[in-house]
Amino acid sequence: MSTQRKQYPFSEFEPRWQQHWLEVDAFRAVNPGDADFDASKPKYYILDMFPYPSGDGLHVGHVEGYTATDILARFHRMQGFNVLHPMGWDAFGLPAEQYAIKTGQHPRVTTARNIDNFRRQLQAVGFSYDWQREVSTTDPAYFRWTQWIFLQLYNAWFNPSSRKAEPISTYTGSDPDSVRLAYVAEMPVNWCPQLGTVLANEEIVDGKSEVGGFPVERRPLRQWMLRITAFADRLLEGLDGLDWPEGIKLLQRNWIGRSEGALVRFAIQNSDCHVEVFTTRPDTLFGATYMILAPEHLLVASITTPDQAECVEKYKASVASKSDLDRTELNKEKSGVFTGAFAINPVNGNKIPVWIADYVLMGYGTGAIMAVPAHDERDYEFATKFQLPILEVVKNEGGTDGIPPSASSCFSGEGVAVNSGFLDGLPTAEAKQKITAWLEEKALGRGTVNYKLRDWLFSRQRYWGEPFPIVWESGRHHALSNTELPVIQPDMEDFKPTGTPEPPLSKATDWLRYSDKAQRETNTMPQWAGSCWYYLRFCDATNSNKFIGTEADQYWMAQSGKPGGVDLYVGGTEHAVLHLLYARFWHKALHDLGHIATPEPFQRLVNQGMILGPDGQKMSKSRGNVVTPDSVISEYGADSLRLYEMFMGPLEQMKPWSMKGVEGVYRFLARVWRLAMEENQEGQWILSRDLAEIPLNSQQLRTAHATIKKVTSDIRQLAFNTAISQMMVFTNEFVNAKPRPIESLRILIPLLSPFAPHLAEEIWSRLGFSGLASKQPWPTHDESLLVENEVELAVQVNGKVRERLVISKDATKEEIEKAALASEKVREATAGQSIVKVVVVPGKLVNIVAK
RNA sequence: GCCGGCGUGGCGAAAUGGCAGACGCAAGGGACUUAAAAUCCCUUAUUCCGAAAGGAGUGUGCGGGUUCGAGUCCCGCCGCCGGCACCA
Repeated sequence: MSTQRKQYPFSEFEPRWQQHWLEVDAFRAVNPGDADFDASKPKYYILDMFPYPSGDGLHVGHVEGYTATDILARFHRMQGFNVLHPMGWDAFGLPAEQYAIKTGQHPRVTTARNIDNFRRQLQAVGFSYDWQREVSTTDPAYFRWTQWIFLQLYNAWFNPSSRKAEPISTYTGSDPDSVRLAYVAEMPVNWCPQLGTVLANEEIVDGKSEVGGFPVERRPLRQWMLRITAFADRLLEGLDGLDWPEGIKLLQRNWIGRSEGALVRFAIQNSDCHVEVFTTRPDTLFGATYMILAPEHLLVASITTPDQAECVEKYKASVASKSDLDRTELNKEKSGVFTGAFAINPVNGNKIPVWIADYVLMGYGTGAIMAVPAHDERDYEFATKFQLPILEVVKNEGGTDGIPPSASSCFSGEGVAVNSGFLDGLPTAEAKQKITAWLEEKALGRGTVNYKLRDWLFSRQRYWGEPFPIVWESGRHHALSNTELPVIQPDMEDFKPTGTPEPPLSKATDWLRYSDKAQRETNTMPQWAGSCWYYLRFCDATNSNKFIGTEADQYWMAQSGKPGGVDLYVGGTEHAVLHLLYARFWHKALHDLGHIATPEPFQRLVNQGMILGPDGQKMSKSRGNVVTPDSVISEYGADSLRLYEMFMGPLEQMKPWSMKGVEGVYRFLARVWRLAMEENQEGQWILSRDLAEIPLNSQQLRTAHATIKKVTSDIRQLAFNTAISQMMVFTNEFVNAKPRPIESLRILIPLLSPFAPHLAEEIWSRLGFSGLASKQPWPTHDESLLVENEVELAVQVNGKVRERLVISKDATKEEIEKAALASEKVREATAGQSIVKVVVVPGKLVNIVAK
């Protein structure tokens, strides 16, 4: 193929137009206050998930989402919108640091190199980004504001009565450090003794280090945390106003994992201790026949009886040594030991044994449960194994689901309370209310809400990330002032781990020393930090006084009046939970504190599907099925790459790559080229001599206007594949027309321009039309040209097509019915039967029901 | 296990409850050419009847249902893909 003659000279004109667009700054987004700002234009903010600039370069998967947004950006510009379509780099991260450790090159150097490569590749696809707004999370001019936002969180708390983040100054309690949105806690980190380093969760596969496959331990370390849990309800409620795929909303809801229930206090027999449990089924309290604490629970040591001490210690040790892998994979079988202690069931005074078991997690609820084996699968399994009593307290009344009511197996659904004293006879929902009220009255418990969502562990023991704007003095943390930002990592030659859980920055002794008394924080922020707010920075990328100017925020984020500021956000599903949740959290906090106008960052979200290799497998180096954009561009051109990625199928769908498919769209583009151009004797491309200034005939007019209509509505629905099909239909219609109306190109080229912008510009300028094709107003269609005088209807008898009928478009239902019944074929098909009913759908078909 | 998503020709796919398979790929045939490439034209879901023109039937994972009419809506299965995974 590469030796073949090119069907149109894309390699000559594609780089030329890319250069031209850059030179004239063709896709600049205009901010309010700029000289050429036009307030009458509506704004449209369309955002890609910015890439991590890896050493491997751009992937065809990136190009898919980026092409979709590029088409929409170009389309909206042509429709008169002021379009913000920016690009940047999420450039902090592990690969750069690991590469630095291996080669001794500073991550700044390799990162800059990778960014240059990514930028070159993106420009070679012809994306219409406003490059003036390019940002990199690793740029001190950028991360100074990431650090500034961290300080906003540090200096704020969540006021439960206003349900908002507020300045810490409004907090009246005694210990502000206990309520800050950014706080310090002892939390377990992933420590790998063999590698002598702390690992990020992403570096752990199946409980072992990704590199080397060594076991990983959890080890407590002082960590920065962000209080995202305070926003759990707001993050949940905020989803309702967003135009996101329901599946993604559900994923976030499940991740937040809100559940309503009650806290119940159980006294421990012969002890001052009491244990609090969380349950979603307080109505089953009468059925609690034993209790379980997580092995790590603080009370375990104090309540364990001497004769049980040894086996409790043994069990705790065995649990502690279990890797994450063991915990998930080997825990199918229930295990646990008796502590020797008994608790008192507050509702009936029964003495119930207290066990420890690792199926109870310290991290959820209170780390302790009341076990109701008759109505909980796990408790049932445990009770059966250890022969603990099972008491039925909920009757499965209806039996509608086919499960027979039974006391010998577990029933976890809702029903009617039995064996439950004053709850007897109440349906589950009422029983819950009554028992909760009873507990509250007796001060034995209260209704409460629990979440699966944990606070965000925000520090990393890494070099290549944002340093915290924090210093430590006599064991206390202090925020640096805004004027001390940015805090830049020291230049180090040795990025290697310290061999202890201390971060690499602890080795930079000069940098570490802030003053005689104070030392800098040596942790850095996780990679998520920079991506939590980059969409705000794009609105006002060069502002050196604020992270985003008020006017820019008002215009780009708030003008549409919807909760979310970004009009469309496109990216892969891999960010469905974490990135999108973290960004929403920061956004809400910044909103509460009065820094930005909107309550949500992203109004509409679309996930592009993964592109698989030609073999239908996920693309990977080891499989050798990776297709690179560069190779496609050099053989078929950027327009073919763009067009193929959009023609493959629906954007959201997973689909395999096919080079033959690329050739198909390449042939289509060549046909478009030949609508305008032909080769002369010398083999040069000249304007086609078939072109003429003649009007379109009625058939051509109909096709042209149908194409305008379909392409326009398909782009709006992100149905790019069918928009392209329609342009193929158009081209097939005109390619053989001789003479060929020049007008056909005046219509087609603007429509094609968002998809294949280089070819569009080239043809447009060769035809001598003025301006850039990408700056033309979007064509509009005339509905009246679409209607045909005569329409063909299908005539069905009992749902089967028997005849076709050509009839005037204005024919009445009665006329159509009459004509259909008059048909010979219909008479044959209905012979010997009586006609029961005739359904006429004007413009479509007639269905005759006969018996 | 739980929660999502998806099952349509040889392949990628299309189809506001209204003629299933648009558009493209692949395949086959033809035109042009000394030849090849490129280009252009035709055929192409499947079974049966027919020499042919043409005709009849069957088809959207499987089984039911609603409807004049179902790829599309409802119920129950099967399969594939993705996410979560003892969350009390």
